[in-house]
Amino acid sequence: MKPKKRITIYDIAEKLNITASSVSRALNNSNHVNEATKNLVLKTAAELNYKRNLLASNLRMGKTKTIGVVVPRINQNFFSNVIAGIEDATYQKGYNLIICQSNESHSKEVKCVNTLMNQHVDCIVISVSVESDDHTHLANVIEQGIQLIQFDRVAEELETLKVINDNETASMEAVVHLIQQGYKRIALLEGPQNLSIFKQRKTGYLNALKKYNIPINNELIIENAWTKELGAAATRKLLSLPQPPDAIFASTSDFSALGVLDVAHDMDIKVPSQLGILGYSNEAFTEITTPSITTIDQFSVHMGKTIANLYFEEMENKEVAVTPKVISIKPQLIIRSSTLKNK
Amino acid sequence: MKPKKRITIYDIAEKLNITASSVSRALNNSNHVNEATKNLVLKTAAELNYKRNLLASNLRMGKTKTIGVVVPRINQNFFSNVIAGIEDATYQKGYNLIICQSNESHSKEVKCVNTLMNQHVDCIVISVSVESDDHTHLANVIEQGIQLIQFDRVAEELETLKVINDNETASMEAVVHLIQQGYKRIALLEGPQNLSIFKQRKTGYLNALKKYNIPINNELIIENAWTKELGAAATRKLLSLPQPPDAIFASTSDFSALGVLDVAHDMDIKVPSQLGILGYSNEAFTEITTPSITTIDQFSVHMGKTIANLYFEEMENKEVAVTPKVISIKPQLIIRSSTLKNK
DNA sequence: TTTGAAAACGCAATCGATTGCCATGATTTA
DNA sequence: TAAATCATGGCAATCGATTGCGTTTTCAAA
Repeated sequence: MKPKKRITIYDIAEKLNITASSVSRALNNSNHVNEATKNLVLKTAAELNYKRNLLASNLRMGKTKTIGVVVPRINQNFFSNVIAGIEDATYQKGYNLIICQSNESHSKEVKCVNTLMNQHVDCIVISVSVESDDHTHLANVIEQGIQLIQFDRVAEELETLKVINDNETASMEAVVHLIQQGYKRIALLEGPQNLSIFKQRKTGYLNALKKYNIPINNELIIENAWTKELGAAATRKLLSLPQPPDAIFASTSDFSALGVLDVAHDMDIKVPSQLGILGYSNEAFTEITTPSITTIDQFSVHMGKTIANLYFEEMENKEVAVTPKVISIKPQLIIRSSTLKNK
Repeated sequence: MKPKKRITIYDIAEKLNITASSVSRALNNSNHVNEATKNLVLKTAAELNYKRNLLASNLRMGKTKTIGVVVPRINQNFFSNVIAGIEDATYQKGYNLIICQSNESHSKEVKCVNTLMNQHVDCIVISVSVESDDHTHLANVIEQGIQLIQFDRVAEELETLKVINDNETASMEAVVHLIQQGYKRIALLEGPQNLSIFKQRKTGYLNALKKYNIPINNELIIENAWTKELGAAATRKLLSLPQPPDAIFASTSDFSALGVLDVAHDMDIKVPSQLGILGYSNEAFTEITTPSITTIDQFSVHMGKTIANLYFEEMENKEVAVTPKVISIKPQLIIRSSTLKNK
């Protein structure tokens, strides 16, 4: 559209017969302008419907009050909640959010990060994609002097601020819960092990078994079962074993757990009496299934707020690189029907 | 952090002993530079890890290749899907997205819109909040020469591009489906009538009844039942009537329908034989409940893509205001167990 | 060898806002 | 009354990239 001449500080200056300098000072509430002129400027600015050109301002100031967020998928419950949390906290400070999704693709992730750097965002918040093994693009961010916060899925070797869940403990507690409910052969559906979150969840599982002296059975550990379909397939495989499991911990996601439940229904296997099911993420639907699914809540909105606050406390207007720091949020086991064997 | 001197075209120019003009032209692939120097510039730019400063470029060019999106809630399925669709389509064209949530508050919506205008986004895409009755802020957008696209919840009196669902037809088809299943007393849970989408859904309901000569009974129409809790409360009220309904169309959302289902479970009312339930939106969970819930799919991701394409076809680089236009996407009735009375 | 046109590139202004430095006039202090 | 201090506000440079216009260089045609 015609970019219709917008009102600038020069227009205001001209109208009041002063210079743009004074207008700028007045608008920025500097104390180097007369109170009277300040009011006059504010009044005319309002009258003319003046809007500060942030492009010009940001160029001059070297900061944009903008935070870039890169997530694998915007429309995945966990991520959209984190984003909502970030938005909520940053909005109050007058910051804007630019949001990109990597679609779990490494190359798109790199492009997103580059775009955000071009945009001169003050900080990049990222949860890396599954494909990501190479993290030079993130190292690049730091090198360019842009703040970086990683969350949930993090590149561990990079020394940055990180906000994560205590996956290991949560996972361990979950498995302990299963053991205490009397389940003996507990299977694990695990996610891509190049992502630390999935590695940690596996460690938690192993630790729980160790603690209770339960032998580890590799037959019961299925790799890469992190969608509903893969979860279902894994379940079919598991249940056809000579000695099938009596509980399945879908450590990857609730979607995977849902796949498990579907197969159990199909095969007429009773949940939780014959098979216990435990998911991860506390997706809304886990409360609604029959039976409802025991899962782990990650406090996603809170996580978003934590990320934002971390930026404001540690990074905003800081001249030096921040000291790396990891904030770990302890997830909570939400016990529902799908694991209550001895109720 | 220290804004660590970034490489500019001047640095490249200096290194090659040419002027910034030539560098700029080379980087923009202008044909007013020697092929040799062009290659030289590109090579050194890569070596020095040059990144164009979009702030400066945008300021000069007067456009930002950025689209602002305002939705009531980022983490609501429908909206996050629409956003994902928009992102997908705009990303390919090198555009960025700035996303805000109004939290259903009019004042925050106004602030969001103002921020986006300050940011000089090329286009604002909005779905208005429930509270919105006053639309001067949107009129303002147009007046400032910024493109505006409304979707889903639209201010009808404003002449803009609009992408909506054909709520009326969808709603009518849904009710017809109920009638054909043999339901006689069909109740309606309606949303705030200041939003046209809810008005249209009501009209669809009324039209269906009219078509089949079913008397309209105001007792069976409950206002403002658009959350799970309100849906549950409305259901309790409806089911305690002397002549309770035998079907409930939760035209506001699937959440509302879920509330209905909960109450039915509590009161030991059989779904679908004693009570039919029909929702709206095709939230993921509707497939999972017992029984699964009949609902209406809005093709949300597709809607997002449509919005983006509309921008590129009708608005990008256009000098004149676009002629208003409404694109209506026909939602689809997804028939599931909760309404299959005579199966 | 001269002329002309095209190719290549430099100069300087521009997009708006910000800010250090300086000038003016007013007010205060000696 | 003179000198010092302070409050205001103007001037001009700056942030990087872009581009119209003008100048220089190159090369071919006359």
